[in-house]
Amino acid sequence: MSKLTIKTLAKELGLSIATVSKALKDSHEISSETKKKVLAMAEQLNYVPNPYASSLRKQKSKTIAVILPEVADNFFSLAINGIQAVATTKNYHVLIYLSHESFEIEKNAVNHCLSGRVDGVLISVSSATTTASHIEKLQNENIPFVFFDREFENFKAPKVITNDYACGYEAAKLLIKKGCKQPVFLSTSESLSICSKRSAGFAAALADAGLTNNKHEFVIDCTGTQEMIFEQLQKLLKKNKKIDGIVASVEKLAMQIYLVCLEKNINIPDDLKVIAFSTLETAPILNPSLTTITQPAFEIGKTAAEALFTMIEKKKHTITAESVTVLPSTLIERNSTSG
Amino acid sequence: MSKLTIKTLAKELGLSIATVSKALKDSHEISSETKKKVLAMAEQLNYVPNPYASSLRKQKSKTIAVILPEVADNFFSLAINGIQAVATTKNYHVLIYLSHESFEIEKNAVNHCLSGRVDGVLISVSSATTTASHIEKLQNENIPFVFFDREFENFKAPKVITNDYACGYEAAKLLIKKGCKQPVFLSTSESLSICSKRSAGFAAALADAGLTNNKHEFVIDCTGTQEMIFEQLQKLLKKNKKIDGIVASVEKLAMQIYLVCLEKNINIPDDLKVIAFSTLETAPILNPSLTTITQPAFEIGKTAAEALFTMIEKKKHTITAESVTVLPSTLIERNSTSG
DNA sequence: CTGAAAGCGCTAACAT
DNA sequence: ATGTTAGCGCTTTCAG
Repeated sequence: MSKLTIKTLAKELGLSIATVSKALKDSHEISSETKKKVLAMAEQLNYVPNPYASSLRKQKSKTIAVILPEVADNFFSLAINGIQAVATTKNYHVLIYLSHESFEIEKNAVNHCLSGRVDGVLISVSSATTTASHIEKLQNENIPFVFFDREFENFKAPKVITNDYACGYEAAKLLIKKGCKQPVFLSTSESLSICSKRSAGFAAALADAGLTNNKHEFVIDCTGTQEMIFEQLQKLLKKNKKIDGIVASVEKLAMQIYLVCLEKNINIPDDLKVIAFSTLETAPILNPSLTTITQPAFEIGKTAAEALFTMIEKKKHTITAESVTVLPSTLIERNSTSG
Repeated sequence: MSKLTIKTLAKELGLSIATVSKALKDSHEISSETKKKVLAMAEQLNYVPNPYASSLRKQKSKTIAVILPEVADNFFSLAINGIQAVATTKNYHVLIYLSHESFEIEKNAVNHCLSGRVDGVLISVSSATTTASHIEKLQNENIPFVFFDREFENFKAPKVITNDYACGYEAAKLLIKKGCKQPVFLSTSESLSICSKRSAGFAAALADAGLTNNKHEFVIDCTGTQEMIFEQLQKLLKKNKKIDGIVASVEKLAMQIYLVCLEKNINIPDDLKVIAFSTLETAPILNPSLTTITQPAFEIGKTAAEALFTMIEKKKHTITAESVTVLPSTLIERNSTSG
């Protein structure tokens, strides 16, 4: 155990603990001579201050929390990279909570953040989250927080998101341009802001092209484990053979579409054109290469973290219209939509 | 700010803070009646104890640190899932430090763990790490830690790893069986335990097959950014057209091999057979599907975390031979090695 | 069964 | 320029 406290350090130096404390933080009221001595001794004994004592005293933790559904997902892991990059700059620590798309777990994580454990929170909500009551608690406790990617519409709070509606629209437009007559949008959860906005854009493009009158369902919810998604897709494509285009609202759906097509001998792009919202690095080397709408994941994380730190530093958490930052995604055409 | 402390809670209830504190932790020396009252009031006021005060007092943090090179990597993100799964069970928090393959950053992260900030550390070292002096400090301070995946050979410490040597051997054997005459092993850093063990196995298989006498270099170091790796590979395959098989020691190398082949019109598997150490989900849908040696990433994380918690709980960190757990990887043949 | 009080290690007034 | 001291909020003897 780190028995080495500021007290022993002080005794060793023949100084008071106050002097040592001040010297360690380079206070102006300490002579540069003693500062040197203190620093040298601290170095020599490998003194590391107890962060909890300091946090307790200063009522701040130098720690932020990131609450997100999943880390084994390209988008989120890149976002974490962005967050870490700025946290490191600020000498902050990053606590990670994974909700695994469970509302209960997410609520729990948020609750942990209510105790002063963290100075701020970055959150991307789970697909099971339909109420913001837990997040309101953060607000009530005056704990700074920023949504990134998956947010609550109509919830006044700082957020960093992408242009989901426009991208949904563009995706549909591309499929239509490529000749699709019955494109469908694969959602994971319509309660998820990103999904509903993407599908709304998708639907609008279909309407604009006059493709909504044939009464086929063009927004389909697809949830569960990878296996469950696989089966749902299998059924869908079996039942409705007229589907000739798919937009996958999230990365993991794209995977399953490819697997189903592989098994069912459905040719992409001849029989079915595919576009995925995804930051998959392997998109260009898939069979066939996958057309993606690529979100600026790292940038989203970075920007959200920066916003959070201005809130933490300014200590005033005023929420203005400008608190919503939209970083656009880019549509990259590849072979899954060619022809 | 969470002004609600145990003190206000006690006042509200007309009890002493000691009683309240004990009631909250369900101490046997409190009547069940008062316990109920306390719990109810705590619930009602939404009381959340200050973790730093508690940590300071109890000298334990209910937090573990995970130090690893990267989170945007399938292996590591799955390992984190495994770690989180057990941390959640134990009601522990997880602090994540990313070294980004930098020794300096890693050292820094380890240093942060020396202050009592965490009760234990899980570490997978960076490729730039060649000395264990920072890790020895953990040992000196008696802070429990466990290596996972990337460890130090000859360093006595608990570790959870995979059967790297055997897999390197199997990979080479498969390539040879498939007719390769000049297979090469692509390393990222021979100072990395996983790489050196995998390449050693690889070399052994070549020797056993009598393929080492043709003097070609069969272990090649390939480091840097994705772009740099791409260029190195391009040069390699241009210079040495006899190379007919490659084992990628890590996931991101496989990506670049595919991209180079795509550009250079090199046919996999006809011109070049490829095997990758990888947990890539997209391996089956790549063009061509990729033969992988898949590590039990989730299990490795989980097992390492479990080992760490037994150390934390037992408070004796005895290092025995059994402290090294080997979880075998599995070779999955796909089209990148067919023919 | 309940309460008083000491103190975890540090910081920040407030002396000196 | 250095030192004294009072807590931060909690746990934990030890008394009652």
